[in-house]
Amino acid sequence: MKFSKEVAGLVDQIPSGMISTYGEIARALGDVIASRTIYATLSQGIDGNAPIHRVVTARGEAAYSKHLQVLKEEGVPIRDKRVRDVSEHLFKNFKSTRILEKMRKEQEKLAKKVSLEDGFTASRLIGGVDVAYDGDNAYAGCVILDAEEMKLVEERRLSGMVSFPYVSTYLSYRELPMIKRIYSKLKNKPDVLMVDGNGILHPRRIGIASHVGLELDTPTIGVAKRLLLGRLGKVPEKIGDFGSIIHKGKVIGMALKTSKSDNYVYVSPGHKVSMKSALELSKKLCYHRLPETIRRAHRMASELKRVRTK
DNA sequence: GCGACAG
DNA sequence: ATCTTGTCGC
Repeated sequence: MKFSKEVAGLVDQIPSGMISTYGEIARALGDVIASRTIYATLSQGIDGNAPIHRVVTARGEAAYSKHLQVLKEEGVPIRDKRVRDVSEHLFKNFKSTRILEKMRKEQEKLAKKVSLEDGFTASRLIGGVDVAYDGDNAYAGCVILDAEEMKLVEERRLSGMVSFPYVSTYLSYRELPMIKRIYSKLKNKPDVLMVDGNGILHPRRIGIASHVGLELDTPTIGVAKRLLLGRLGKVPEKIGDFGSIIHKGKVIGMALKTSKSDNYVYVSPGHKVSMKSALELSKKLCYHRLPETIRRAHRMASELKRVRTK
């Protein structure tokens, strides 16, 4: 399954004289949230001769003025450098595998299996994973630390290709394959693994950290640098303070102040870890803005990318 | 202009 | 995430 092929297959269905929008293509795949990803995918170019000029924004704007000229020749009315009436010529009857809908259903099914109880006996070996990118090339870094002595126990790095793009709330479908591969290389499996991204702080309560935890059947914690959803309850004042992230009346994560700025770190349980433990372990490892595990994994991934890119 | 959604 | 020089602040 290559995402861009999936998109090309949809664009190919738009007949001459008709148009579609980034949002409509995303809807055809099963979630309008992917509209910006569709825009990015088409901008980067897709294999084949799909008529990408027939895909415009919801307001009728084309990526290139050249595209408007072609649309005009195909009989689509243009005015003020825009498609005059988007809905009038909008093609909607896509035949689609609805891949995002399938993924969402899978997430909903998996979310029921997430455990928010501590499922570890020791919490000495803490892991961190992160992935850097150069187009479809991925570079993963993984580090295992002894949290008692703050000593490095193991480091792994791995490069590979990814076939699925970044789509907000579907991040695990991009990164999980690489994370599984690098985890399998570890000689020292961590008591708890920290993942760059959210755990249950997710619309379906199954962010990448939860998905990874279920897939590897291991305790995980999600640590994100930006808030995906929800609102902050009490504002953290001092370093070490934290405030709840509330969504639909539930506490689904914690905003932890780890530096002088208001760039909180958003911590949430992934799988087999309680909210309390997720927060405590994250705090314990924060000598800088990010927990040391995530910080080092991030540096490893970036460094691997740097040497491989040159 | 509003709203804004991890990596 | 990535694109990216010098600049600001601790």
